[in-house]
This record gives sequence, structure tokens and C-alpha cells, in this order.
Amino acid sequence: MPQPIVALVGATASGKTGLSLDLAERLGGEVVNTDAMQVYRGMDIGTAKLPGPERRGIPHHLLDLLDVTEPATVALFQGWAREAVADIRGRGATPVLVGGSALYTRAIVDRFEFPGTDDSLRRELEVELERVGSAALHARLAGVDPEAAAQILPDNGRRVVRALEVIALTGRPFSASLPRLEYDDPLTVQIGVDIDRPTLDERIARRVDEMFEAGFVDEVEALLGHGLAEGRTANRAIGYREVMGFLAGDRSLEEAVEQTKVATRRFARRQDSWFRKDPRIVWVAHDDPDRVEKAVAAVGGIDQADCR
RNA sequence: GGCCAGGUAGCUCAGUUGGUACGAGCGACCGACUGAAAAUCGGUAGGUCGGCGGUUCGACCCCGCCCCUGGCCA
Repeated sequence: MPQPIVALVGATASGKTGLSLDLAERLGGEVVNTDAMQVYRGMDIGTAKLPGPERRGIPHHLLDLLDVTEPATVALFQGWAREAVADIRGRGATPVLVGGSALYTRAIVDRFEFPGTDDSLRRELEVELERVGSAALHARLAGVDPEAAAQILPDNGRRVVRALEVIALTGRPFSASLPRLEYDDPLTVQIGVDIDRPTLDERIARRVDEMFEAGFVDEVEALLGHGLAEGRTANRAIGYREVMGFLAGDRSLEEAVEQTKVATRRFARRQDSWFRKDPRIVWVAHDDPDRVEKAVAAVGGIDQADCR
């Protein structure tokens, strides 16, 4: 009987990492990162990446795969992750996915297919977006695919461009809304770490302070030497953009720290709105002394349901 | 102690010859989300316009006193 797939989700700084180690130990698992930014080499402090020595000898996958100048995409990640999951299960171990990037997690765990992409077409559309503006492109989308246009707001240039790209590429309408929640493999369990806002906000503030104490600014400075500023994905990461602003002289260090906290808080709210509406997630309280037991039990529950 | 500037949404600040505050950005809250997702985008709620008196049909805007902040001068 194949191993289950366990996905640990929740807001940043909720305590996923610690729980993931306990879970992996209990289940005979290997950890698969599902964090969009931890795939970058050298982005350690600012992404709260668990240092090697603290991994308790548990194999960790999908960390440090890309150079800071390379773009990352969900589709690319989906391929890597599914392969990693298959490998781990092939070894008789349990994949434990851990990370806060909701779209990444869903792309792995759910039936989820991305239409292709085309660089030159994309570039063309982006140039046009720049020139005519988002509303004009949206109007065009409305002409070709009224349904998609109805679901994408006119100001959201990014999504309008992607919709037009997909239509041009596939000759078919763009599904502008997420597919129905449906696990790709029925042996999947999602466990969410539940934490109240005030506590989470405190933990975020503390974590950000600690990052800066741990040499976050130096990390960013070093990455700038590797082309961080030229990238398209990595330099949008929370904290990194604020520190780059500080290094460029357009804000003080205190401002950068404060802005990083604010951005992290807002990010946590966004993560929440993804996870909270997924009814399949089994929630355990971040401070429940029995959280590991409860998480293990949730995984066991799936096994039984399948054996019935 | 005197002079000047200022006290308007949680924060930074617009604003009106006296006629119910058009407020803006940021934040907060809520939400959308299929190849940049730690991204991108949308919606909502917040003001006794420093206090007290006065002038006026009517004052956030005029007058007086007071309180607070910053600066200059003694």
C-alpha cells in the first residue's frame, strides 16, 4: 500500500517547520519544501530557511535549486515536486510537504494543469500592457473570452496578459477561476497550523527582528553581487525588496525593518484566505501540546478510509 | 517669558472668501487568485477638523482665552 502524501500548510511564522520535523520523524518521512522563495540559493535568513544542521538528518527536497537571477514558476515547481514525491514514495517513505505558498501546494496536491507559455508572446503582451494600459487589454479580452474578462478585474494587468497568452496559445478560452478542489491522489492529507492573529503578529515581529540581527542585510548585499536586482522573481521577496531599498538609500534601516513586518503580516492574511476556505484541511493549534499526535492521527485517518 | 509655524481618519498630510469633510497615500479589515504567487488586483470601515467661549441664520475655516508640538529670540 502506497505511502500517504502529507501537506503541512499555514501562515508564515505559525510553526510549520518545527511540526514538519516531528511529523517526518513519526511517519518516516522526507520533507518537500513548498515555499516559492526557499528554492533560491543564498536566500536563507530572509526566507527563514531551516539550516542543514537543524534538519535532524531528515532529507529535505526542493531547496536551493535556482540562482537568484533565474525566474521561478509554479508550473516548473509542480514538475519538480511531483517527481520528488514519487521518488520518496518509491523509497517507501512519506513525503511531507511544508510551505506557505498556497498555489504551489495546490499545484502539487490537486488536479491542476497549467497551459503552456511562450516567452516572446508574453513579452509582446507585456510591452502592449505598458503602452495601452490594463483597461484596454482587458477590453480586448472581453471580446475574445467574455467569461474570463468577467472574472479578471480590469486593473489586474498581470492576469489579463496571462489570459490573452493562454488563449493565443491554445486557441481555447482561459479558465479564470480555480478548478474544483480535488486531490490528485486520494491518499493526501492537509494539515493546517492554526494560530490567532495577535500571537502571529508578535511572532512575525520577533522573527523579523531576529533576521536583521542574524545578518539579513549582509545576505542581501551578497546576493546583489549575484544579480539579485536583475531577477524577476527573487527580488520581489518580502524583506529582500525592503532591504534593497535601504541599501539603495531610499529608506532608513528602521523603515526597512518596519516595512518588512507590515508586508509579512499582510502576506500572512493572504495565506489565511487561501487556506481557510479549503474544507479538507485538518487544523491543529500551534500551541496544542498534542499537535503532533493529532497530526499523525489525521494521517492515519486517511489510511483507514482508504482500506475500508 | 516673547515671536513664528502647526494641531483635520490609526499614521503622514491635502482642503474650503464662513454654508452638511470630494479628501489622498499608507495602515486595518474583507475578498479574488491556473506558468512572477513572499506576486498581482479589488472592496469596506474609520474624522465631535486640539479644548472652551464668542461673532453669525450658519463656523473646521472669523475673534478671544487656554492646552499641546516644533522652531527662533530673550
